[in-house]
Amino acid sequence: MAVQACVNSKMMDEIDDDDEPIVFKRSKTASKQNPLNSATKKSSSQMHAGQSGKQVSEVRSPNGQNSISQKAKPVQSTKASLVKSPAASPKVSSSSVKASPAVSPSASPTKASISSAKASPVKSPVANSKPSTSAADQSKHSSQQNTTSSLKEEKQLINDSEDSEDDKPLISRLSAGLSKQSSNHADRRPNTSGLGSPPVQKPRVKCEDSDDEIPLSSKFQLKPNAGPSTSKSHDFDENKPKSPKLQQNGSTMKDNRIKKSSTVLNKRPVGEVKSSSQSPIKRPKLNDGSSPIVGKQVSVKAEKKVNEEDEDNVPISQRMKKSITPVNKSSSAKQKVTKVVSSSFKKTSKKSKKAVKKSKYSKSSKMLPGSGEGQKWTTLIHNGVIFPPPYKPHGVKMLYKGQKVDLTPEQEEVATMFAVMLDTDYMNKPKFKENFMNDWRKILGKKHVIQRLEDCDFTPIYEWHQKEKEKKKQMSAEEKKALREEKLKQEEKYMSAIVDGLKEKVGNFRVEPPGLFRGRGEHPKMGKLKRRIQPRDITINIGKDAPIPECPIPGERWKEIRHDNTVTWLAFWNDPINPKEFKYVFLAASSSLKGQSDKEKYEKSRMLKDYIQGIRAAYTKDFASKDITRRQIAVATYLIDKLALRAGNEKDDDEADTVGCCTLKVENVEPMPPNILKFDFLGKDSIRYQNEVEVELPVFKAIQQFRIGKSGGDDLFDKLDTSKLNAHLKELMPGLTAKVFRTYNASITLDEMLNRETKGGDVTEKVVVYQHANKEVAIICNHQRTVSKSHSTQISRLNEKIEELKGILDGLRTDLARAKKGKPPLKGSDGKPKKNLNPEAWERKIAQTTAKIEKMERDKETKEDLKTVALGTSKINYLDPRITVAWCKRHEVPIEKIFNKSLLAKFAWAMDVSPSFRF
DNA sequence: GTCCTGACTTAGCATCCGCGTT
DNA sequence: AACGCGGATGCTAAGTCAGGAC
Repeated sequence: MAVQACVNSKMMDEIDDDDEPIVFKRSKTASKQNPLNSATKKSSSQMHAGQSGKQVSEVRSPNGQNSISQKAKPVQSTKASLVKSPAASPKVSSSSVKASPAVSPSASPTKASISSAKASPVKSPVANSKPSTSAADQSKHSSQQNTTSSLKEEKQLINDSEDSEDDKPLISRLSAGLSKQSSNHADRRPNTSGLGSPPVQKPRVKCEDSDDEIPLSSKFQLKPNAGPSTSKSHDFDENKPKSPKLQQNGSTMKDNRIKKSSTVLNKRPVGEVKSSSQSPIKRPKLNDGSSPIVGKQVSVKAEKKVNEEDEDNVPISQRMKKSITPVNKSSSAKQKVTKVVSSSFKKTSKKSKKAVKKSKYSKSSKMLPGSGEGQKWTTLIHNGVIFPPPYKPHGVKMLYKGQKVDLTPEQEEVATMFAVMLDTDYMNKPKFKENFMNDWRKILGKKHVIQRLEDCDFTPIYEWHQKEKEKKKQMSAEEKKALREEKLKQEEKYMSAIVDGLKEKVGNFRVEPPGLFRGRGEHPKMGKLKRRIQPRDITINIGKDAPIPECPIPGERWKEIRHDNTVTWLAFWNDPINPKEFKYVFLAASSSLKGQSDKEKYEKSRMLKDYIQGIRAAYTKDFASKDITRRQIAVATYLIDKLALRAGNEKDDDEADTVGCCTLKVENVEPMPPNILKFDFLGKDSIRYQNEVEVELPVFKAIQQFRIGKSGGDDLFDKLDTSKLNAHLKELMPGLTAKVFRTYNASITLDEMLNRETKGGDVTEKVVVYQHANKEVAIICNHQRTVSKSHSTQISRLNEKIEELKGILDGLRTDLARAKKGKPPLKGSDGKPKKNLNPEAWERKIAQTTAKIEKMERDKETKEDLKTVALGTSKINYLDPRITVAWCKRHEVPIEKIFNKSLLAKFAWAMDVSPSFRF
């Protein structure tokens, strides 16, 4: 093994010699120099902004602030990294070699024998968390629970509308509803998406529930060139005329934020959000057998409906506002029933599916050498992973009941993990402390003098740690550099892998060090001890002929060696906090493997553009379906499309109580007549989503009806889960899943805003336009960040400066007036006489100072505006980089103004896009 | 159809680092 | 040199979704 390792690292070293940025390696065209700098000049037809009828009522911020604005908030780099996943053990590869017999099923800190002593934020049990099944059923119980009376009313409403209208032609119903809506709320655009959405008024070709045999995907496909293999056509699509549809948007976020909720929001509020009751009980599986969800669907005729030009590509959120136009708007039918080979998308096996994924959407994504069915690589060489250094005891004694305590190194290590977190918010979380104490107690032993956390004083360790940090900070530049180099030397060989002969960066080659679990929100496992990972926990995946990495810890061996070329991970171990989940080591975001799938992701969402009209028409029709499952699917899809909600998988009880679309609870969506829905829930990462949205009347009524007979903690969509939803979506477009809508809406919003709002000016002004669009997307996706601790100081500092400048300005004006009268200037505040200037000179000074003040005001506004908005996440994950690259080329903006080094590397595949590219 | 597993993407926060200002 | 700040990078938690077993 040692020999092998030698060989191995030697190989790596040789390759290391090339100094070239690894990044652009497989990119045919990308050159080291930024191709964009010499941007192709091309006049861009700038579109004019109408109004961006969009409204995102944004939410959050730890301190309740809620703000937005533009200013570049930069971007984070992405690292492919370890990730967890459920499951016990990744599929066994036939060729796996047991390198070591040891398979210690992670001795994870077991079930906390938590005594209930401490107050812990346990989910409040919902009295009645069983979702009742049918509306009919529910009416029986209508007297229970808080929501009852309002629900009764709602039911009434529903009965009126739904039952009575069910038989009417959809169009008549909808248009009626809508016109009402429009007259009442013509200019009301509460949030993200503004108003009532258009699908409604799309002309319907036919509404029979008939053509079931036709794959839905083909029914919706409109454009002749759309389809699974459309990447090409998309690419050539670049020049197609852009429809004028966008022009009605243009209002700024600010203007639009009409309905911004007045509540001040907190990120991860403790217990103040209605997500809570989010029932402790796992949601029973649906299925009342009432209706097949996927089988028979959409009764929309295969022909695509018209109106192609108008709104299809407008994010629904934007379209909302224009809404309410006559149903018969153009009918320049561009119908075409291109039958999509949806079968080709059906997975026959995992492997073949992977293969499909590889090749299906992207024209230029070359197959990896040797890649066949599901194959991700042919040869794979790497050096495994690097472990954190063993614990070095510091010997600083903590106090228990005022007395110093002796701890073994192991006990001290865990005590130190806690001590260094003394200044974090976790100290205010009883659950954190409880979980910590339970795990620490196991290490202390039953008889240990330390029994109660309350009697512990960790400050000596905390202070020691602070001093260490300080020392590190105080080191000279040389010392720091030396240290860095030393580290680099140790890590170098782990930093890259050779995939099919090409050197690629590894994303996370460092094994996670032990620590206390920092779950987000009210995670039930926060504070638990994340034990140290050993080589015997780690499974390595590597090419058959590659040398097996040497185990860096003497006397230890890897758990297992695999040679599975259908996956991209290089190593994994079981997550000690949740042993059935894994932590993976992947290649970095800049690798071609990642780049390829990134590109495929965007190609897929571009494909949605060609289907979106049909999809919207279909779900609009189903808002009033008699089949409740279908109705729920329709409404859920609408919300996902309009609000960019996440799908919302089921969660276990040992995870934070957060929701997505399918898992929304009754209490998370409050209908406010006539047609406003008020959302309030904790989403991914326990980020609060709060929004008031005006929706189409049928949606509003459907939501009211879904709530009937349920209590707050019950599932709003009780007939639905993500697999049903996605199965349905796949019928509409090959490969379509809920998350594609997020990417689609994000990217199309960027594309449209950039093209609408770029109006010449210098580079700085154009960058501002970009940031504005970026911000809009971040708001749509609800990407938030906590307000920095120093935010308020920064603002007040700016205010002071502004005031000071204003004082100066006043003085200058006086001087000007005096100069005009031929008098000398007054003495300065320091008592010294000022230079005697002519009026023009004073005027120039005034202009300069005014400009300075204005700039500072702008900076302040921007800072305030973006304090809770995270721009980076969308840039990294949702915005097709080709939009940005093409825009930069068109407008001669150096790409570096928009993408940092990491993003340039990550998006190497997008750099050679034509300037005329449109999403 | 449901549950579970496995693999991968998406996410916010922490920390590092470099630069301009004092 | 110290300081403050913001951007870049690192870290790892928390999602999504496909596919297989039952």
